[in-house]
Amino acid sequence: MAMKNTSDYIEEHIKAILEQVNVAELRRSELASRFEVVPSQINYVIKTRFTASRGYIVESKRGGGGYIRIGRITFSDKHELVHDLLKNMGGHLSATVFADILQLLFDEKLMTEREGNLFLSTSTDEILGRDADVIRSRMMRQILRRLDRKEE
Amino acid sequence: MAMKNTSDYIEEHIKAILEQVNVAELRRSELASRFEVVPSQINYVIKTRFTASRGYIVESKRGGGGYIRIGRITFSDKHELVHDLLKNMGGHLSATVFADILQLLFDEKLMTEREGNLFLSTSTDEILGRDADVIRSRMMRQILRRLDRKEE
DNA sequence: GGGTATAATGGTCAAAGATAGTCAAAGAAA
DNA sequence: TTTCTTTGACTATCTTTGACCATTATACCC
Repeated sequence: MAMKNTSDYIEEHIKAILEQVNVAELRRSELASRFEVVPSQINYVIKTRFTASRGYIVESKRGGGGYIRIGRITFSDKHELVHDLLKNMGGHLSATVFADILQLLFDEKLMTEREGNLFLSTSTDEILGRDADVIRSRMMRQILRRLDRKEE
Repeated sequence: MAMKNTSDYIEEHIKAILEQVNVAELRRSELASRFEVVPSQINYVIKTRFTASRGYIVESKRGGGGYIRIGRITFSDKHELVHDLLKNMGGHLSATVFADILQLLFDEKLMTEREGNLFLSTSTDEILGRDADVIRSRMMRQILRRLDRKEE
């Protein structure tokens, strides 16, 4: 029988909540005191176990009435393709390759023509400036992650 | 459900009024005592949630019979909205104002929610880097030009 | 009627309070 | 040793509060 550490129990707890509701809304300090750990351990659990690549979305707010929300996403039918594109993309993307990927996304019906054109026209060297290639790569990664979510 | 702080409730209250009437006329002290907060919190709510970039106009008067009026900016048509946004946009756009404009475009049905979210997630400081404000401004100009063209 | 004090509003700003995030060091497990 | 977990000091962000300021209407005096 595998020995579980506290982080594992916290993970389990959050997952149990997520079986009841679509989005778990947590108070970091409350969770921390329930498990008798320091608050930052909650961040550790989230960072190591509720990552985007495992299909979770996390958002939070500080200050009075602050919270941490964790939601689950399901991947699109084209997950393989998207995953592949992500895997093979380097840290730089020329305008041409960027455009090619947009076209591919359109062909695969992951994106509308209008969406593709909007991104095409906002990702020129003119607009993005001197680090355009790097920015395009980061943008495309984000686009892909986003398109990979299944709509509900 | 959503854990809300007092400012959120005050915001909701004002928005509820704005669904009934075009211009909400408030008494700061009355609102404050209704929500049991100090009067200046009303200013805080207005300053953080009823900004011009979110499409609100606020005017007030001090002294006896003083008031705070909050109304929505209205445009005669989409073209005017776009034109107005273009006219008033400077060379820099914070992530916050950029997001506000996207929301406005969605509210005015010039953009789908999906399009808005795609741009939202690809326009962070993280992704755009050190000249993010400038790039966002150029991106938004391009978006607006494009949306304007496609209007029928 | 014209000043002037007073009361009734709203505005500003900075401090205090309430959350959450980061990072690196220490400790534990593999 | 290497990797994973736990802790805590420090930071960042958002909200709430209060002291002090500004403006306007009205009452009061001459």
